[in-house]
Amino acid sequence: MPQFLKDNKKYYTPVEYVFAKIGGTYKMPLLWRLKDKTWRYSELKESIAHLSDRMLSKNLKELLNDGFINKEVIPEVPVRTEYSITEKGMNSIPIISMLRDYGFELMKDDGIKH
Amino acid sequence: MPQFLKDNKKYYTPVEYVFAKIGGTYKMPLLWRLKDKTWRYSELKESIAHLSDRMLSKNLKELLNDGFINKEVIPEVPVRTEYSITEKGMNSIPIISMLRDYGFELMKDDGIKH
DNA sequence: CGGAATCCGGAACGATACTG
DNA sequence: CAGTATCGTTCCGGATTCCG
Repeated sequence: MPQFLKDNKKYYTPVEYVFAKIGGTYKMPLLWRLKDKTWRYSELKESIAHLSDRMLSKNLKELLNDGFINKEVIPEVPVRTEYSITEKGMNSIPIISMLRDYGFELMKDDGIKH
Repeated sequence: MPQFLKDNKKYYTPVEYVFAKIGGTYKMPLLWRLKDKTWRYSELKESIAHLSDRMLSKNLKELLNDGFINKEVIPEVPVRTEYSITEKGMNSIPIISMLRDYGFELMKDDGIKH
């Protein structure tokens, strides 16, 4: 008894829908970086050390298809690709910010220094 | 190059730490239900139709160990078990509330009715 | 330089049966 | 009533290779 369907996938709660769109390990870190300026593919790659090409391109593509980011290919040699955030993407920033703050709070409670 | 370790697990961002504590499919729905009143195990089970005993007990145990909820066993026959939210758990409610609101917003953008 | 395609392992998750 | 044990499956993400 699903509450709603979207693209042949069942969702039971709105929170679940948020996770489907900007959840996972890398999407929020990517959006967080893109909120201030445009980034090149290689810059994003270097800024998240443990991130593989597979996961980076996969996550960028999904964020692009879901309207959270823009992609601009500049036909230089070699080619340059710039990623930027959309208005829809910017709407997610306060959410991520709140989750970050709450994360720091939980870490502090658990005696984790950062 | 992990940013920090906790219980032999690597975390790279505070958001990741939040997901480790109250992420997954069921923890937020459980906390959301417990915010208003105490619930019995069987009541929680019935209120989330697609939730198995295995996942319910597993998630309740983790929330208990992490201090988000309380458990009280009332030695009647048959035994009754009451779950309630802690102050630490209540701190997560505004986060969940914001995620819910944002989820409804995303759903509306995507033409999903609820 | 900026990806895509394929393969694969482990953890998460589900279904079912059983128990104090 | 409130779980636990066991087994099977799914899926996320890593490693590797290749391409315009």
